[in-house]
Amino acid sequence: MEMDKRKMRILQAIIDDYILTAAPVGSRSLSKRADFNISSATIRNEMSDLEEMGYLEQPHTSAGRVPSNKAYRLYVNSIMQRAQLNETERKAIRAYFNQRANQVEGLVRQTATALSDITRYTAMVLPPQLSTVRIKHISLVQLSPERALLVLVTDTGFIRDVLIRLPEGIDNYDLERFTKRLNETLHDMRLDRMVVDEVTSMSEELGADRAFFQSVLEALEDQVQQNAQKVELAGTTNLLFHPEYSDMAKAKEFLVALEGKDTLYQMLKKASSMEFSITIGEENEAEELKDVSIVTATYRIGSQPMGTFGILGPTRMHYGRVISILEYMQLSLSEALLGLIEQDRPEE
Amino acid sequence: MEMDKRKMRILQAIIDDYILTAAPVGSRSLSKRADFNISSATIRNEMSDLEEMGYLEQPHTSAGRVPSNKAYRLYVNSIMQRAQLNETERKAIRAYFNQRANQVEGLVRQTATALSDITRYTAMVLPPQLSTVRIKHISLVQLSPERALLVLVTDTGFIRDVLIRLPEGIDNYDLERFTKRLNETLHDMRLDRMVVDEVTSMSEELGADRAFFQSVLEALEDQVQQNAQKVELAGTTNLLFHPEYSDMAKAKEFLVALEGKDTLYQMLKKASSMEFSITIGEENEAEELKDVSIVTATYRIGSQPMGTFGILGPTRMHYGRVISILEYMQLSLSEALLGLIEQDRPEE
DNA sequence: ATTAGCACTCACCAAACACGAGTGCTAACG
DNA sequence: CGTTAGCACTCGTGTTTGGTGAGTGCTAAT
Repeated sequence: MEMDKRKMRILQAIIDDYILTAAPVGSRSLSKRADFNISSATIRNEMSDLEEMGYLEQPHTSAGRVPSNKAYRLYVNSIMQRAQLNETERKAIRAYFNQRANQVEGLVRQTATALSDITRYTAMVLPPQLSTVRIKHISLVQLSPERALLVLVTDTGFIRDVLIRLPEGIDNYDLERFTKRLNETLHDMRLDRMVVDEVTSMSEELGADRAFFQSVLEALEDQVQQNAQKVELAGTTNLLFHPEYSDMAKAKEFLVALEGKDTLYQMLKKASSMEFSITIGEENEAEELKDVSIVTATYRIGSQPMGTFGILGPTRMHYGRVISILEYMQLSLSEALLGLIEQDRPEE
Repeated sequence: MEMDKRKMRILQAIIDDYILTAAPVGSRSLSKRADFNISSATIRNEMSDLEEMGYLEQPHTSAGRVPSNKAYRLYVNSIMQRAQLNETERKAIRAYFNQRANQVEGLVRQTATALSDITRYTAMVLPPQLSTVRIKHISLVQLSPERALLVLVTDTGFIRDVLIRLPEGIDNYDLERFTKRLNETLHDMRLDRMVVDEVTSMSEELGADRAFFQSVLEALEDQVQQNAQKVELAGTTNLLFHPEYSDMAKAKEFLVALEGKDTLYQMLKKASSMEFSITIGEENEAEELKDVSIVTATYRIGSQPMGTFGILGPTRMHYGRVISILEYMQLSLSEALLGLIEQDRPEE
């Protein structure tokens, strides 16, 4: 059986309708539409064909038809048109980024809430991955006799700071010496490789400072650890307002699935190799995500991918709109990140 | 009608039972309990008295009785005994604070997740309030030709940092000059009072540096603004797993109520004058919170109150347990905060 | 004062029923 | 041959009905 023009149109109409109302759509309601002048019987025949081809499903004998995952796939691949954002929507998105965030964490949170507020789905953001990043510069700021703030600038221009404890009776000269030493040793080091190799290789020549260096490196490692595998979620309860979750059982199931952030992390990690990705229902590898859809986008600074964000919603998702929003958000986030690191672009 | 010993015992039994099962409790189930040897009829008489006194309610004629808010109030005021935490629970709480958080924000988040995980209710934390805090010391760390990190230490020992943009062609000498100037002018200033008075009073003598100072003060003000009125929430979906929220309508109502973080902020703010507070159902001022209970505790550093945290759950709440948990959490959080600011205690 | 006994109430559940949206099939039509 | 009208059939949904049981209040006996 081949897919002709009319079948396509009918399928699209069904999907559009279903996305809007979440109710199975029947032949009559379609034939009544102004832009269709075929009878319901004809539509029934076509629908029966479409069902045979695997694009439609019937929840039960005498209900309307519901699009299958295959239909959604076809839809996003060829039928769907992007819903252009109007000025109001663009403004709304911009507004989230206007309150200047001062660190990456803030920006990531802003992105997540913006996404979830605007799409009304659940948003997830994978923060810029520290692992492959290199150390460009380190400063120590003494705050009191016994503690200092270690400020670290990465080659990508990000800043992290860590509170550290100073050994007793340290003076300005010592501090400068430490700073110099740290910079010499750690410059251009990858953050994830740092500790293991380095503390050993420099241990012999450090003498009395050794304990201190050790604790600094540990603090740094802690930072990297803590950053790893984090996924920022927002709008976890948004989905509950969609009719597919109107019974508590499904809803709980979904909420429990979200607890396992690791699954989401893996998912986003995998998606980070693609500019955009759309994963529909069963296409998801994780068992607990087999009846939701996930749309992601990867954000960059210049050409370098930084992280991935996306939204999670029912398979009956407003794909066109979501993609447009992600697209615009990708732009906004990249700009905001760039604003954060300003002129200090990586040289490569 | 007076409240005798036996009435009290019966009331307590009803409350305990109801807290556990969420089902109206009947006279027979009570009389069957081993430690009661009075007949169900007697209990019925007593219950009828208790109802007249306003401690019990009947959802409908032939259901059991349910404790009223007045009963809960009596319960927390005089009957309730604190459920001592066992070693396992203490350990569990400690564990959340063990992963060293490096800044206050991290600690606040840890507290919130710890609270919600352990109580299985919704947790809220009011971060340490910056407003009344004074500036002790400011450092500028140059990160690149055009930007610097401003590091601020408060009299309470907290640290905040803000990224700022430097004017063109600045050298080390300028930076030192700026730092000195900022410290002279802003030392001992209250963070919330800072901008308005200060920028004007110093504007005359600044000359060319004026624009820069202005932007620094703006960045600082931004920080204070952003910190204000934030409430960290965790476990918003926990409540959905309690039977009172098994129908979607109630659940949604509750979730929407949480959106209005401002209400929660006001609530916590008000509670911050008390060591502990328990607010039951209608006692809540905010309309949308009239059928939940809120238990809060204020955490301190030394004698100075820093902020408030608490949990939000059904009126049928395990008050004894919750209070014990909050108590222990208060201790843990205060310790953790102290660890963060270490030896640098406020002098007063 | 306590308790046994009893009639009464009412939420809850399941079975029965009507309703209606939607289908598939057949036969007629252009 | 594609299209359409007509019709019998299916099946989820909403409503009604009756039975069940937990629980009550009242009365009379202990």
